[in-house]
Amino acid sequence: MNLKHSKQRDSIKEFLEGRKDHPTADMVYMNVRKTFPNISLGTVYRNLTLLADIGEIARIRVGDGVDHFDATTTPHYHFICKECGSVSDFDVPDMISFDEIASADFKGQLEGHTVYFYGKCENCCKTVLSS
Amino acid sequence: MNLKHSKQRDSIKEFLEGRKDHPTADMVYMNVRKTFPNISLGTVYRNLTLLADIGEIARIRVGDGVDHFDATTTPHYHFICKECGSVSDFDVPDMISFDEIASADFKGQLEGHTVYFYGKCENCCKTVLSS
DNA sequence: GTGTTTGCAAACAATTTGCAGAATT
DNA sequence: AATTCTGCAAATTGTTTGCAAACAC
Repeated sequence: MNLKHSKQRDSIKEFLEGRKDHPTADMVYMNVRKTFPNISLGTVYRNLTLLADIGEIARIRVGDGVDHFDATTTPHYHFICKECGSVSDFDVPDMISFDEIASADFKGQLEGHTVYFYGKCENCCKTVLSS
Repeated sequence: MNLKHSKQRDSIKEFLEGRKDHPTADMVYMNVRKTFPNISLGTVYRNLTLLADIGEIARIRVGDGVDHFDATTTPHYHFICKECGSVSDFDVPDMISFDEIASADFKGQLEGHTVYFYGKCENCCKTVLSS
């Protein structure tokens, strides 16, 4: 089960690295298709799953029913706009002790946590008067 | 768009209220079928969505691709076992100031947050030696 | 050459929806 | 009587998989 090189996979990872908006498989497909017009959605899914499995990218499940992907694998939090559905990074200072506080009297084994902040993003706040 | 009474809906809500394990639509279906053998999965989905929309139950998206439902609508956190997939309530003391700390210099509008703790549940920790 | 990766299409799983009839008000 | 709700089946959406050919090592 050794990895072999593939231009398609490179292109997918490269695309993700150039974005900070956590694209879905479909967005990746749409964009990588500009470079590889014949790439199939199946290949995109396979590679996203593969890259996520080996830890080169992160799969984030925001709760909108679609998987999003992120080239940044270091732990950080996300903000989801209820209006436009956009997913952005959300910086929270001093949140590291979270697990320790929480696991105080937990009888299982706590491995980590995921936090999603939600509300209305900066852009959607501006656009209140339109429509 | 006025609500009308329905035995099926009552039964669904009643079932949820008697559980603390956050069942999926399918689990609800399986169980409510004991009382209403002819109920359809579509009806279960429709009522779960309706109840969630009017705020009588909560839909929780754990990230396993299946929606879970909870009769407890007051905000609380959840723990997801990576081993068996079970979803349980997770009590964390003093976590209220979370949003305020976080929203310090956020330019959008923060409405709330969701936290999922994950790891191995008490039960799965015990069962290490079997298999 | 062996084994991985691809494109394509078919398969899948979870959920939603259209419709005619049944139930509630 | 008017309207909502139900059961059923078909449709949709997001994702996975089987296969033969193409590609990487």
